[in-house]
Amino acid sequence: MRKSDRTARFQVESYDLEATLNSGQAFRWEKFETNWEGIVKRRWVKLSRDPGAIVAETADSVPDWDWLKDYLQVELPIENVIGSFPDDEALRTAVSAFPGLRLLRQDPWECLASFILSSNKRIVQIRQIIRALCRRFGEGIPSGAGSPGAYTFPSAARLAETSEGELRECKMGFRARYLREAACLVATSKIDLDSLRRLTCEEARCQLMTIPGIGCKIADCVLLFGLGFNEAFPIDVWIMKGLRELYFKNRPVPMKELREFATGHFGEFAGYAQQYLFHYLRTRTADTASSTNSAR
DNA sequence: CTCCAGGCGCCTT
DNA sequence: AAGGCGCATGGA
Repeated sequence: MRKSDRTARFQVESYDLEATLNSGQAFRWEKFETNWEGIVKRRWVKLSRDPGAIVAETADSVPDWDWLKDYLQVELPIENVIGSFPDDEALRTAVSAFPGLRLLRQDPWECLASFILSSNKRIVQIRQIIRALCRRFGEGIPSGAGSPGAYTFPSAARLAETSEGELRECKMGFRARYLREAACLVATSKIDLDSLRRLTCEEARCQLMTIPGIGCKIADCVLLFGLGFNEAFPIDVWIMKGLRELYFKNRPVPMKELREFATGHFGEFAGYAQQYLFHYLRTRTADTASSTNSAR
């Protein structure tokens, strides 16, 4: 097998691979030295940066790289996105913290299942649960030399035939029932995730929220990260506190009002704005937080 | 030990 | 309609 069939270069400007793969939108990427290893569409992938390009390497030969270009959104003109943002102090700060942060276009089912598992969990633990889930119920696939075994994300059909008890062995606790029920709905096509793309964002959100364990926030994550609705604006605890602080002088603004503000303020790429704010909020106090904790 | 985590569902007012 | 509480599990 020729190496050229297993590697590709994507020309990109302003693409922060680290921030993009490690900003809580996807949970399976792991860093080894300067490389990032993950699984996209049943393929193990190793990514690294060259000046002006992203370098990709797979375990098997690849005739066509569109699947990865789509996942990474390398052809999206990010300057149009940032240019569409309202000109306010908070967003300027957040964007300048990670100007190369991008949104990935993930598989809708993996995204849906992952964010069901995210509820009331820290990102580190979400990653652990998903790792255990894939190892146990995913399919083994070839990985690069020196890498630990790679597994696909288990299909809805596969998880639909597992018991709640088996899922709980992956330490997901009460989320097991939600995950199994969601898997059954998707596996039986009672929910057709791909067809949701053809609906309006609002219609698709309503469909998603009929799934047990999926409320407004998780639905918005699926809309944004999995289905390509760039206007979806997930409001988690970080964004909730951040919006109150940055836009409302820490007034205890009710959730409903925050949602209306976000919808009106951030524009057609509100979801990108959300990701810049989220990553900025989560990383800005990391230094002071750890130093104050360690000073205990 | 207690507290809390990329929330949600359900039960009170 | 809005607010409060329990939920599994593990790390700080």
